[in-house]
Amino acid sequence: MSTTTQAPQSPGAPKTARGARTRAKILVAAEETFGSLGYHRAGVTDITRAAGVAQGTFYTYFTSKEEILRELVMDLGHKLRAHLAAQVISSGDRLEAEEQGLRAFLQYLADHPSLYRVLQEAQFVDEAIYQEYYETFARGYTDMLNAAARKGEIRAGNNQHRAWALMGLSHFLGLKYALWDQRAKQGDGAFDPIVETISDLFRNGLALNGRDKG
Amino acid sequence: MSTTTQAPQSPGAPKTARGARTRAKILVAAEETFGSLGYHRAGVTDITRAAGVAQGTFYTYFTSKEEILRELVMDLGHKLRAHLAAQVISSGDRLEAEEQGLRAFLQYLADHPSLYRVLQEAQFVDEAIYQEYYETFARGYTDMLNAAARKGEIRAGNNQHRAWALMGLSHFLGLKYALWDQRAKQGDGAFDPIVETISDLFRNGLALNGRDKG
DNA sequence: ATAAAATATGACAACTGATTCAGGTTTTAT
DNA sequence: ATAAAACCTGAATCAGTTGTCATATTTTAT
Repeated sequence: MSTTTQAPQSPGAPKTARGARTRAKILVAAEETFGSLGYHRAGVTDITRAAGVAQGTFYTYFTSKEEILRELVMDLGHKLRAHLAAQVISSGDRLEAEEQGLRAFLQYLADHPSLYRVLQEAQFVDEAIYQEYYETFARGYTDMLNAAARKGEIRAGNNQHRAWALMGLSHFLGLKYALWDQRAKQGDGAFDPIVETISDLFRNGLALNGRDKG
Repeated sequence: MSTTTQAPQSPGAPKTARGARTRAKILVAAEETFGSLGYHRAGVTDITRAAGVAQGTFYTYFTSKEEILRELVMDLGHKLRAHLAAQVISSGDRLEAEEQGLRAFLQYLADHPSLYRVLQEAQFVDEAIYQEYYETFARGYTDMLNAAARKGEIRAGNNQHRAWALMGLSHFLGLKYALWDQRAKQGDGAFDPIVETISDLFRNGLALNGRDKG
């Protein structure tokens, strides 16, 4: 849960070690508080209480409740991206990368449930940042699929459509199996059956063509 | 935009034609208001103003702002389900049904953008009803896939996982292409390229196997 | 050591928005 | 036609929030 943000241009960036520490504490507290109570139910009071500072301190580093949400969204986005990238480098081809990526995403969500809530709720507080989050993600995803298509690892096709479809697929599987169905969270291979199902979809489709069956 | 709800057990069900009319007006106004402003930004005042009644009238038929959201979610769910079912009956097999279903979903979302917003926002107001909405949907979906598997129309596999994956896929494609990218909304075949991409995924997978390429 | 700068405090002003209520109006039933 | 029931009204209440500010404390620089 370390918070890795550098360049806050807000009211005043902290100019002291203490200030930086306090700002970070507030950011972490906000993530936890938004995560458990939700953006609207969470008051600035709740955040500062969780951070162990006075209400007024909040406004030394953030101009508003909305601003801290924006910063959190970007922060969490970076962390997730970094995590996925790290988990996927070992993949041989795109199909393997998709499998490892899905597994890594599900695991990350199970470990950081706040990510989901903060991000999804941001949608209704500041739609632009939500759109940007996913458009950015989709752009990178599309590029990777295009590269894979060029290499002959996947079929030709509209990779932008595919990118959105794949993001949605991961999103809902995460919602259901990483967040709602509690069990999982434990064993390392908890999400394997899901990954296998999707892997089969990617490798063989859904149709029962002339080929072998699952 | 007709509102087809029958059994309100709320404070008092309307006992007069006038009452029923007023209640319906409020429900429609709430859908529009939540849809355009969002649940939190929309005040009861906004709803009653849109409905052309006094604030107090709201509480003659609904106990709270939250309750009307719940009713809207169920209402919209029923309507969407009915629409999809109607658009899919003509399908020969499951694969065709998936294609027509996706197309119908995208079209419905483009025509009724409030559905999306109300439903998604409900998640943070009353998570239970959101879960129930999707769990119900997933149950029906899974059953259909199981039936299709028995008939040999699709490969064997975990159809619950598939159901969630497919819901997510539709959801995100809808978000991106039916709601964010405005153009579309016009022509009847506006979503055909998307459906084709997904159809190819279902029929051939993503991998470039020995088979022909897209 | 000490003045200046940075941080922290927490009470409070200013406001928002949901819900209530006492009383007026319309509809229904006789 | 008229009393009772249903419905409607909107000002007032009430709970809760965000963001401000004058003051106190801590840190930094000399």
